[in-house]
Amino acid sequence: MSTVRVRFAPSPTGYLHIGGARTALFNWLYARHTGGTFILRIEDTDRARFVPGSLEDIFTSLRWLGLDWDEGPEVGGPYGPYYQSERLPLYRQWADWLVEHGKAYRCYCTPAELEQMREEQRARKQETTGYDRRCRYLSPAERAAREAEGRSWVIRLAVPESGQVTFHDAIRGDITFDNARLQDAVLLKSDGWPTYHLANVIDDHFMAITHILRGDEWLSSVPLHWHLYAAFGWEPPVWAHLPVILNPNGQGKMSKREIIMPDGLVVPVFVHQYREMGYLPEAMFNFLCGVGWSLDGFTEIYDRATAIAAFDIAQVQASPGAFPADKLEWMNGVYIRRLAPDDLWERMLPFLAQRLHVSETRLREHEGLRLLVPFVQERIKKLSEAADYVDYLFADAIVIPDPAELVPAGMTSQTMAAALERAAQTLAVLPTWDEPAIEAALRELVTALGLKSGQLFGAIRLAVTGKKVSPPLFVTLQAVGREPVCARLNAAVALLKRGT
RNA sequence: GGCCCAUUCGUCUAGUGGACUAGGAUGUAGCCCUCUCAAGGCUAAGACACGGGUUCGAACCCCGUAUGGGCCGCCA
Repeated sequence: MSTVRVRFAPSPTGYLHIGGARTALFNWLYARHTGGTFILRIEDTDRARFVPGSLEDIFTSLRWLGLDWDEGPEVGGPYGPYYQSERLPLYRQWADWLVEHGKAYRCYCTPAELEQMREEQRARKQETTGYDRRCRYLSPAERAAREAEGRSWVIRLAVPESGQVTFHDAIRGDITFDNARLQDAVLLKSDGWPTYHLANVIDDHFMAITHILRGDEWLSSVPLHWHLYAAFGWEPPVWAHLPVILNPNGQGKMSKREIIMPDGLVVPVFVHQYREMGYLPEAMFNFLCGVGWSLDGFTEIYDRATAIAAFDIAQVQASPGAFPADKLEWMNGVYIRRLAPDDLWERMLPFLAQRLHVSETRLREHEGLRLLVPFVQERIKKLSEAADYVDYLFADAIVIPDPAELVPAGMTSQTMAAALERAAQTLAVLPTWDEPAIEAALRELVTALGLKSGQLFGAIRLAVTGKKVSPPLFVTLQAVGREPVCARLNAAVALLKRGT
C-alpha cells in the first residue's frame, strides 16, 4: 500500500487567499489523517505576474494556521527542488520527449496571429472557439521552412479530436468530457518555460503525488491532464475538486480583493488580514474546516486532532458555498473566551500597544489594565477590539461631548451634579480601594439618594470612561484608580453646573 | 455562446431509499439575568428549486426545466 502524498501548490502571484488556505488545509488534513506527507510546491512559472513578498506571506500565513509542510521550501525533502523555476530542464526534456513520440508538436503561431484567429471565430459566432490546430498538421517541408525562418515556437499537446474521456473525482464521481471540446493546450511557452499543465503533471508524477485536492476551477482541465498522463504512460493520481468559496452574498467566486458588503461591512480575503485584525489561528483553522466539510453535522467547535481524526475526502461538499463571515466572527469570540486569561493577555498586548500608542512595557506594568482583561475577554470578538474597552485608562482627561447624556430621565442637571458630588466625596474617603468596597458604597448611595442604580451608575460610567459601554462599573473604577475617578467625577459635576 | 459541476432554513451544514413531524450552528426576533454592553439560559420564526418518472415507499435514484457556479489564455 502506497502512502498518501498530497501537495499544496500556490503560485507567488499574490498573498495567501482564504480559498487557497482552505485548499491547503484540506490537503494537510488528509495527509495528517492518513499519516501521509504534505508537500508545499511553488508554481512560479509565470514570471510576469510575480508579486514580491507573496512567497513570504504564503509561508507565514500557512505556519500561522499551523499547516506545516513535510517537504518543500525551507524544509527540503527527497523530491526537490520544490520551486518549479528550479526544475526547468525537466519540463523541457519531457516536452521534447512528447514531440519526439508524436504526442505533441511545435506551433509557430504568434500571439497576434492567435488573437486574429479568435477574432474571426467570434465574428463567425463559431460554436467551438480556440486554437484551430493549424500547426498540428504542417507538412515536414512547411515545418522545416518555419524552423529555417527562425520563428519562435511553443509546444502544444496533440489531444484526440474525437471520443471521450471519463475520469473519477473522489468528491463528484465519474465525469465525462468530449475530446472534441478540448484544446491543443500549450505545454511549453516560447520562452522555454512550462505552462501550469505541463509542470503540474510532471511534478505530481515525479514527486509521487497520490491525491490531488484542489479548487473546483481546475475540474475542466482534468481531461487535458488525463491525456498528458496517458501520453507519458504514467498513472494518474486521485482527483478531488473542492467546491469554490463564493462571496459572502453568494454571488460569484470569492474576490481577489476585499469585499464590501451592502451594509458597509468589509470582508477581507487574505489570511494575513485576519491575523492583523485579531482573529485567532485556532479559530481560523476550525472555521475553515467548516467551509465545505462538516465534522459530524452538529459539533461546531473542535480542535485539530479531532478534525484530523475525522477528515474524509468523500464527505467534502460538492456544491459551492458562500463565505460565512458572520460565523467566523462568532467562532473567534468563542475561542477568545476559551483562552486562559494569561494567554489572552499576551496575545492582546501587541494589539493594545498599537491601538493605544502605549508601549507593551508600560501596558504590562498597568495593574488596572490587567484587572480588566477577564471582562474584556467576554466582550470582544477580535483582539483588535480590546482597546475600545480600556482606552480611558490611558487618557489624561475624559471628554464628554454632550453633558445632557449624563442626565437620565427623571433627573435634572442639578440633582445629577449633587449625586456625582456625593459619589466623589464617598469614594474619596473609602478605607479600601477595591471592587467590593466601591460597589457597597455606591449601592448605598443609590439607596440614600432614592435613585435607580442605572441612573447613577450610567452617569458615573460616562463621567469616568467617556463611554456608555464599558466593562462592569465597579471593577472599572478600581482599574482607573481613586485619584482619576474622583477628578473625573468632579469634572463632570463642574460641567453640569456650568451647563445650568 | 459551448462544455462541465452543483442545487436542504438568509448563511454554513446533517442527511447516502423507510428511524424526517427534515437535525445542528450562525444570523434574526422575543423573554430571563442585569449598572451599560457582552456572555450565559430559554423560546420563536425559518429549507428539501420546479416538473415528470422509478419504487410498496424518495431530500436521497433517473430524466427534463430553472437557477447558481466554474472553465473556455504562450495565467495559475
